[in-house]
Amino acid sequence: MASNAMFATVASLVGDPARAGMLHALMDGRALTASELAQVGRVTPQTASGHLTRMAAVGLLSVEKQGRHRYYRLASQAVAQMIESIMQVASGLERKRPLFVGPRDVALRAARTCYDHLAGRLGVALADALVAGGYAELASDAGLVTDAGTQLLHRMGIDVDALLARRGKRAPRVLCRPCLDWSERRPHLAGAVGAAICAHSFQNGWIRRIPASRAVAITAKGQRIFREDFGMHLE
Amino acid sequence: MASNAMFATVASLVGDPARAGMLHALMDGRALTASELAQVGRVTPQTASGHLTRMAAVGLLSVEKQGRHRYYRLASQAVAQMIESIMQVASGLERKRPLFVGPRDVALRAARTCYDHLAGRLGVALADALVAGGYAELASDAGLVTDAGTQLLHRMGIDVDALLARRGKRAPRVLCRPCLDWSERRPHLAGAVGAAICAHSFQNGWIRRIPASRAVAITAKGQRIFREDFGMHLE
DNA sequence: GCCACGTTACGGTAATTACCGAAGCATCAG
DNA sequence: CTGATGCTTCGGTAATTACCGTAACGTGGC
Repeated sequence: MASNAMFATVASLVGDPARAGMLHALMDGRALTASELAQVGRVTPQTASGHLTRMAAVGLLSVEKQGRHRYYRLASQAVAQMIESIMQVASGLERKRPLFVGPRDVALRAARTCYDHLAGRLGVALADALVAGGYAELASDAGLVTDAGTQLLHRMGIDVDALLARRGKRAPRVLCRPCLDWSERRPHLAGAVGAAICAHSFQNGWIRRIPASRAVAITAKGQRIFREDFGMHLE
Repeated sequence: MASNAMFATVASLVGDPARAGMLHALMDGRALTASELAQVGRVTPQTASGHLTRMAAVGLLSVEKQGRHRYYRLASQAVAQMIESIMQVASGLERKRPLFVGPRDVALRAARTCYDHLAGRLGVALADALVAGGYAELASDAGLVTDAGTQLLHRMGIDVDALLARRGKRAPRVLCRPCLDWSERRPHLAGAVGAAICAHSFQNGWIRRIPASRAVAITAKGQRIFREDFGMHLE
């Protein structure tokens, strides 16, 4: 394996606390400026710039110049999935701390985005409701959307057939990916279907971002739709 | 997120070249002794001991004393999946090297284990054959085994219902996980079903391990079964 | 043109940490 | 018991690297 060197390089890049913080912040799928990332990484802009340059150089991040700002984002879904799997391991090993829950965490645990799909109690509740309603089946390995689920999504305005066609996939039954929620420790919906639902929820004003955070807020309209149409139980 | 510290800790542990090599070697799912791991990590036993102790302390590895040997193995499937996802990113970023293929690589690329399932050309061919025969469906997100596939596996001696019951899962249709092969860059079969097929293949002498390697060899019996029963094309 | 701002490049410093040699424990063979 | 093997602990050394201060560069606003 010639890839051993690159393997270690990638992991060691992720392994620095400042960079880890930046990557963590980018997990909501948005692009952030170098200054913003410096802040979340708790380092000065100079230091952050070096980190960002290195990560972009190896291809973990992609850059987009816009005026005098530079927007950095995760380079690919694969990177997001990698970070997610590391978080998975890390949170699994963290059984000891009193696990202090700060006020910022409260909003995050309630509802947030995970790269391109919904997570937190909202994400888990959505997955639970779809499973309970016979719209989806989820195992630890994989998941799928049933015919009833396809119809439900279609009624909501999400055309899964078009979705799959656009992705060039040929999946007779609509497959989706389960993703273990680090705060709820239960699976939520990821993959193409999860991303579509999340995007649709933003577009239709069911949810909106809470500024300067990965957390999202559920609008009144969203409350109603999630409850009545999806059959979700939101406390 | 209180887990940020542990996140960076885990990643930085994986990020050291010596430790990365060891983890890489453990990806076949077997347990190796400290000396063997020192060898693959290209460090002296003292150094390796330190690395192994640290990785075991945070829970990446589990240890098993046996006489005067100490067998280390990956602590969980989550760890294996994390390493896999990092390999995925690393190999994706490695588009530049002449990608030298050594003699050892040849065997690895032909057939190997990936923690608990089959990979390499063998793994990909198996996945292809199952898909082509209508026994399975695979997308990038997820996969599933069809009823025909369940019956096929049952004929081969793999009871997927019992398999799922043992794992405490309730998946009406048998779901499985696709796993992008780093050498073939196409998906092969992972998850519970993939692990079961792999274990069954060893037990029934269809394949056997090539000593001191993650590579596996296909026996004559295996050749026949893979070709005739699974409809695989092995060159 | 000028200044403000975001970002990057360059220097030196400080801290971390991987590494090995030597020595100490445990286990097994004789 | 004695010697050999596998592994770990302990020191000291060397290399890496994160960090920031200072300074320079580019862009946008005036």
